[in-house]
Amino acid sequence: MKGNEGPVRAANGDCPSQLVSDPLAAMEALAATTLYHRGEEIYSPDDPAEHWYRVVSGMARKCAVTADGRRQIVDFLLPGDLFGLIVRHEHQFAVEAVVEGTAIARYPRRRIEMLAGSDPRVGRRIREIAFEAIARSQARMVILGRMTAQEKVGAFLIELAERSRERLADGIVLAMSRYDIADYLALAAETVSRTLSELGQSGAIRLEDTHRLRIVDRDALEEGGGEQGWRQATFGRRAQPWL
Amino acid sequence: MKGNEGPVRAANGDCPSQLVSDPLAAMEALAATTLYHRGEEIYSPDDPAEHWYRVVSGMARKCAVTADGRRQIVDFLLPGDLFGLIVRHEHQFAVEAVVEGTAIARYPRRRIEMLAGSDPRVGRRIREIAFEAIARSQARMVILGRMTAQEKVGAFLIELAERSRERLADGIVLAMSRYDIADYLALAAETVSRTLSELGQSGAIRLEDTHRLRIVDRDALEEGGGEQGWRQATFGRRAQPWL
DNA sequence: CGCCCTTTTGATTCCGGTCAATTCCTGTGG
DNA sequence: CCACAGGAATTGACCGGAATCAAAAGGGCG
Repeated sequence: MKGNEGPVRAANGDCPSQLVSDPLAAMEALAATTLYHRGEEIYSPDDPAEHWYRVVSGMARKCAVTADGRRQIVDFLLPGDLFGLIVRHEHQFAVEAVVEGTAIARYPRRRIEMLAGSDPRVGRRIREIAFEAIARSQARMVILGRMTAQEKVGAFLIELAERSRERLADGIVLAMSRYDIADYLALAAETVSRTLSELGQSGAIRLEDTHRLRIVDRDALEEGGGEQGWRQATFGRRAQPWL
Repeated sequence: MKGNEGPVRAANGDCPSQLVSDPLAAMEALAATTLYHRGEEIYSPDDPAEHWYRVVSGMARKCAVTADGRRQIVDFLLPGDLFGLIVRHEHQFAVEAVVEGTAIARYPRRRIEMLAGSDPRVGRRIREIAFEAIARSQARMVILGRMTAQEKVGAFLIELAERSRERLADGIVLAMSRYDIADYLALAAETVSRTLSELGQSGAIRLEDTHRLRIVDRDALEEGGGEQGWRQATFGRRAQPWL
């Protein structure tokens, strides 16, 4: 398992403009890949944080949980995504495999940092990846803070469609549970279920089965089934309108 | 105005462990500083994005606005914070001065990137800053997604106290309006006002005047006036418990 | 001094959460 | 291959926290 189905991507960022000769290829020599079971923890907040990670295949979730059980999924990690990029000694979140057999490559942080120090292209690429991750998470703040349930689910489906490699036409695979989607969007699982039903009813999407659907009317999704769109934070018909 | 009241910090990150001889000092030679009026735009999403920026003094807000008037402030930018770090050609957000006379240093992106390419320490420092920004915005997702109004306001006050340079004891200056706070926390301005009153009533804070307050019971703030605390995403009594 | 914007406080509404009850998968073992 | 068990998903009824609507009080700047 080499896991080079394309260049390394930002944690949930889309691909950079230049795809040729990824400078991070040199990182692969330092990688160790491990398989995880569904629900298995890849790292926890109190781990020493001596590695960076990359999803090779499958899917993972990065999340925080409160003592009273509230959970927030900060990110879904898809194949190609780098994660665990920190300078501190402790992670802030836990990362767990979402699907059975998720493959994760692990890179020793020190070695990568040395590599970045000696090869400016590696350093630059990592910076780009980090900048894209910042862009992505700030865009998610807008979704979490100011969107209705319908808009949240719509944005989620569009995001997933954009990011998924294994998408045929507009077919989307929802590998995660309704609970995961709920905690990603800061909703209740019941609300996610209801909203998906409503979007199906209104014809914005077609629900093939519980974990497969197809986007029929992308514009309706972006507008939350309702009206308006974004002025300042929006970019015409760009790939990821909230980015 | 040289603006070196300490090392450059991540956009809203706290200070790094090593404070001596900041590698970014070399950046200052390339800086141009401008003063902005209260409410004045520093950049807008459709600007060409050929610069990086740093707050020298005052305060700025990074925000998105919908066509129907909903606004989300993604970040308050304080003295020392770097912002506008992107690789794309367009910003995602608008940045505006919050206080009259806010001073912003502007660095040509190309030149800084060249500098980072030639001096690994600069590249590394920028990476650290970016990683801290990621940590900060992901921590904010938890606040936006899963906290009550009281918890949000409490977390905001603690964050501001931590980040503010000009804090005397536990005195905090709220330079921004209730509307700004509301849009930062994804609440209504009325809710912010109400919650501050309640926190004053309950003795968690003391309201000196409209834009000055003092934290009396920090623990009460962290717990939203109620009970529980965080398990996984929390770090004992660390400086910024949501980081 | 006075206008206007900001803030506070109160009354009411509503979206999404919570509680509850089926139904539907999926995987397991006979 | 089919029956069964247990979690996942859906759907409905009701509730509650924060938004919205409204109005009064406060404060800053001309």
